[in-house]
This record gives sequence, C-alpha cells and structure tokens, in this order.
Amino acid sequence: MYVTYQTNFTEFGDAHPVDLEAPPHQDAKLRTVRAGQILFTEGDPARLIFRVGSGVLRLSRVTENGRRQVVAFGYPGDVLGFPLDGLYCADCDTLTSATLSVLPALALEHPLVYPQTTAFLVDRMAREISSMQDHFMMLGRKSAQEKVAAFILALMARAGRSGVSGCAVDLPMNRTDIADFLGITTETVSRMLTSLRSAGLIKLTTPQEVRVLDVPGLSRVAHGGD
Amino acid sequence: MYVTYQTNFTEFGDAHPVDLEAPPHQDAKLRTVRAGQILFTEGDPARLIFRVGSGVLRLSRVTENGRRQVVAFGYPGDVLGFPLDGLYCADCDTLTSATLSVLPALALEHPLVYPQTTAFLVDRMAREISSMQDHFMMLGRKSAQEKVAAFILALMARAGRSGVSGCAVDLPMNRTDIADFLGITTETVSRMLTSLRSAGLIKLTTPQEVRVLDVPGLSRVAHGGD
DNA sequence: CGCTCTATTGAACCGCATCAACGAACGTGG
DNA sequence: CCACGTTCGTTGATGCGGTTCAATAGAGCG
Repeated sequence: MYVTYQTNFTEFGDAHPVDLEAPPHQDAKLRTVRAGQILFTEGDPARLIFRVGSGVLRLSRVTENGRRQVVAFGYPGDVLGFPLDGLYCADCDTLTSATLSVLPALALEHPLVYPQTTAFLVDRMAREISSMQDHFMMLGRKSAQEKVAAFILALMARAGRSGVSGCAVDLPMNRTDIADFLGITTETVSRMLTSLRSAGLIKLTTPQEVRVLDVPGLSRVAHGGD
Repeated sequence: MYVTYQTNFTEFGDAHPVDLEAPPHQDAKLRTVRAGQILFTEGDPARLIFRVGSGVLRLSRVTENGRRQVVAFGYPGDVLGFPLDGLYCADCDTLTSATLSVLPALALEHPLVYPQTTAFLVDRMAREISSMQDHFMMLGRKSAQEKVAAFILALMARAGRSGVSGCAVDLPMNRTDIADFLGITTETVSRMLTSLRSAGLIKLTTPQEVRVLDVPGLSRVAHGGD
C-alpha cells in the first residue's frame, strides 16, 4: 500500500483497482499467520512471494546507523516479496493476523513454466512501480499536514468502513510506523492528527481509529489546497 | 537511475550491476534521439519500453498544482517506460542525445510469446523496485547535505570518469532537476555543493562538472557520518 | 550589446525536529 | 485489589535546517 497522489478524490478508489478475489493461481498455496510474525528479512533467499488475502503487513528497510524507512503497508490484494537477484530486499512482518497466498518466486525467472503467475506478478510489479512513483511525490514534495491527510485518505480508500458518522479507518500501525512511512517524526504525526481534528475534518475515536468527517475537506488539505 | 543507499562506498558500483552490453533481444529495435526530445507523456498508450544505450533520460511526474518530482534519471543500462494498464505513468524526455533499444510492451502481457524479453524486463522491474525502495530512504530520511553527497556518489558510480585529479562526474541535468529529484530546492542544492566544495570533498570545474576529490569523505557525509 | 536562462549567495522566516514532560492503557507481581 | 513499571500517544518549548524572497553574477545567443 502506498499513499498515492491523485488529482481529485473521486479517482482515489478507482485509480489502482485491487482485485480482492483470488486471481487464477494454480501455483498458489494458502497460509495463515499471527500478528507480529516476521515473514522475511532483507538478504534472505527469496523463494516465496506473498499476496495479502486479509490483514495488514509492514515492509521496511533499516540502515546501519539505525534510520528506518517503512517502504509500504501491505493491504489485501497487495503483493510483497519481489526478489532482487534471488534475495529479499526489505524486511516484512505482520501488523495484524493475516492470511496470505504464497507464490513461487521462480515464476519470475521462468515465464514459460508459470505463464499465468508470471503475467499476474508482472502486472503487480508494474502497479508497485507506479505506486512507488506516487509515493515519491509524497515524500519529496508534500508538507507534514498534507502527508498525514493523504495517508488517512489512502487508508480510507483501501480499508475504510463507511458508517453513519463518517468513514471509519483503522490504524493497525503505530505512530512510529506512520512517521517512518511518511518521512516525519511521531510527534509531528500526532500534531497533524490533532490539527486535522481541530479543523473538524476527522475524529479520533481511539488512537487506533480515525473517523473521516469531511472527505472533500481532507482531500483539499492532502493536495495542498490553500 | 536512483541514488541508492549503500553501507559503504565499495559496494556502490557492484550492488546493482548494470550490463552495458546489449542483452539478447531478438525483439529489440534501435533508435537515436536528440537532446530535449519527449519520449512519452503520462497517460499515453504504452506500446514501447526503452532501454538506454547511451545518453541520459529524465523521468518525472507533475501534479495539478505544479509541483514536480523527478522520479529517476535514466542512464545506460536503465529501462524506462513500464506501463500501468497499458498507459505510461510518468513523463520521459532526453537530457542529452541518446541511443535507445526499443522493446515491445506487449512482452509484459504475453510471456509465452516473448519469454526472453519478459524475463529480462521482469529482472529490470525487480531492480527498479529495489532501487526505488533505496530512494525512499533518500527522500524520507536524509538531510539535504547527505542527499547531495549521495547523489554525486551515485552519479560517479554510474557515469564517473576517473582522472588524475579525482573522478569527473558530468551533471547533464540542471539544478532544478536535481532539486526535484532529491526533494529539496535549487538554492539548497547550490548551497550544499558549495559546502562540499568548501570541505574539500569535491571541486566544481564548471557548474555542469563535479570532480570528486575525497571519495571516502564524501561517502561519510552521504551516510550521515558525524 | 542587451536579453534570457541558470547558478550562486545573502537575509529572514517558518516548518519541523528535538528534547522534555505528562497522561492513558496495559500488564505484572505483590 | 492496588502499586508499579512499561509502552504509546499527546502536548509544550526551543532551536535549527531548509525554504522563501531577493539580488547578483555568469553563460549562451540573437
């Protein structure tokens, strides 16, 4: 999951349609994991590619001097674990319990043997690349306020539950995860959330659940509307 | 070309080995273009994928409110133009005259028809994803000084010409391009360059050519060495 | 020569990081 | 059951890094 930049809100849900149904994978196996489990670590031999069926995953990288960047959150439909020269190039663990489809990484090297799976993975990689390009915008060209607003909107589009008083959005990740994903600090995440709350755009029912009260307003903030 | 984060300098050149020789592409066609030519624009139907043979390309995205992010610079060996749902998802133009191998985008959808090309492109996409993850580090977790230092080192590893007085690095892109790539302003790029010059780490022979005088020193700065 | 575009440098402001304190939620053990 | 420590989120005060605005210099070109 990347928080993608979009021209206007109506495009949010449609731009990167995610098939929540399982695609045709004669090669896929199912797997269930608890919260807090490590799926793979940077440098591990990459034999498996994971497709999220339910739950939320975290993909991150760490530098030798301790700085961390959360590369992506894996939501249902997302595919994680693309290898580079046969090795994983990031760490991946579960934020919630999750069900996963497990695909053979070999499909990427042998298109003739796994043509369907290869085509599917190629499509996912292309989406990944496009989403990451969007996320560059986020990291490089947005203020903290815009980042947090866009983040909530993206989560809403991916996993929001519409209700009577606005759309409810779960935050299975903690503030540090959000901060490391957006390239800001936890304190700033907190401040921006309270700022959005003061503006009447969102409501924090609990620290782990946001209710979006004013979608167009939040969208305006996210896109730098002055 | 993404400025990738590396543990130490010696890994710089080797981490993402680039084959400067042409890979086996019975499907590839050659093409030569002048500087300043637009290869494709976001939203265009993507029929071709480009592999840089010589020259430097620029891949960028623009938002409706005018903010631009340079997504990547395309150096020899790089592949640009991965489609999303059959459309290009960024703008691409040439910073210098360039020679390109042109591959059919169809190879991504029909692995059985173009198995070799598909396997090649899959490998390139995986590298792309890994490099972009590295670049997230850059955008989200580095200071301006570190960004500029890392940028020069990355260009050096990709296109540096070693000589008597340090390694010469061409900057075919202007300061605005560098700024939009690193997520800072042109003024800051300038300031950081003069700061690195004052520290004796680099020399600016012309605004378009840098000479790296102290590789370990510059590497230390790039990685946040205090 | 004058015009334009790019790069550099300076000065002032401000957004965000940093450091610090505090409260809430949760678990553990007495 | 409550005292206690721990973790996490929030809020405040302060300082700095980088932006913004502005001026100048240099290069390319009609």
